[in-house]
Amino acid sequence: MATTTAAQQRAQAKAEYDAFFAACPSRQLLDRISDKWVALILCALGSGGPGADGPAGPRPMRYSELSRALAGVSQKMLTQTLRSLERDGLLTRTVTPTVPVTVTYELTDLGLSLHRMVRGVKAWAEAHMDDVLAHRATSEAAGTA
Amino acid sequence: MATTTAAQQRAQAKAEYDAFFAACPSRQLLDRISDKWVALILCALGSGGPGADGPAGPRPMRYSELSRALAGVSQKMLTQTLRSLERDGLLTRTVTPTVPVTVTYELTDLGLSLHRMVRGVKAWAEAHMDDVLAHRATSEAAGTA
DNA sequence: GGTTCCTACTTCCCGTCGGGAAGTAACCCG
DNA sequence: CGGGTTACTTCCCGACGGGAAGTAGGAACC
Repeated sequence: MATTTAAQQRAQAKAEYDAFFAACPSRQLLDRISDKWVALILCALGSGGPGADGPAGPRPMRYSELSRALAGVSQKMLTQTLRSLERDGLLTRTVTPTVPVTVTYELTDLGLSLHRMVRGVKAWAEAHMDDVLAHRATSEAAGTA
Repeated sequence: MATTTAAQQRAQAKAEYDAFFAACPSRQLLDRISDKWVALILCALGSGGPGADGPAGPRPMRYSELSRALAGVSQKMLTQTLRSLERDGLLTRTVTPTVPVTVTYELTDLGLSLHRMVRGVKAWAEAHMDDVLAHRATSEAAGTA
């Protein structure tokens, strides 16, 4: 019998995804999810909008609601980012033909699993803001000499 | 005695950093660390280069070593990203005046703490690559109709 | 029946950012 | 004095993102 089946080869290939290689698809994926707006969208959808990071669970949000939550995002970027996240299966887009059409976005299980990672990064940024600001101040002072 | 000391006020202010606000400094910090090259540099320095994600500990790396590890990075971007990470106190830059000058970069404790977060995101990208590719394939097939 | 309003985009223009490649500084070797 | 090494820096240009205005399609008001 062959020592490597197709399934085994696939499993091995899967284990070999390495974002350090430029040509690896996981590099492109990392590039896509390493994005300010992606992080904020995931955080918003994954924790029930801004101001409720902790216990509030994930919930679907409307386009306009996301637009408000992610202060400063352009409509173009929001639409574009949401579409690419939908394409990658991280969230679902649902159009409800109400009076003015309503579009809701909701994280999939896959998106939810990434949300857990990204939330950590956002929390880190907020938690260590002071450390970073302090270091910038000292290094600027040192450079001023 | 006053019910709020200066330390308490600072702790409260710290708790109020919220990357959902456009003007919050943590938004800029999130933007900076939500970057492909930042993630890869942190992963490289935090886990002893590519191909050794797990047990291999953090270690200092030279500029040329990083350049090789992060396949596809331009020298300009590498220098620029390293400088901004240094400025933010995430890593240290050490110039050794050897024959050809040697520059080594090493994560600080702050950088190491972020590395733990970012490593999770990189690992997620590599682990869920198949799911994403599969979803892209099906959504493309659906859109072809 | 015309105007206004609503949501969720799409399009256009333009400034900024990133990639590629070539040039630079300092220093040793032959 | 030319060649080679490391670690950048500079220049050019194409691609990306922000801002603002335009679009569709129906309801509601006058």
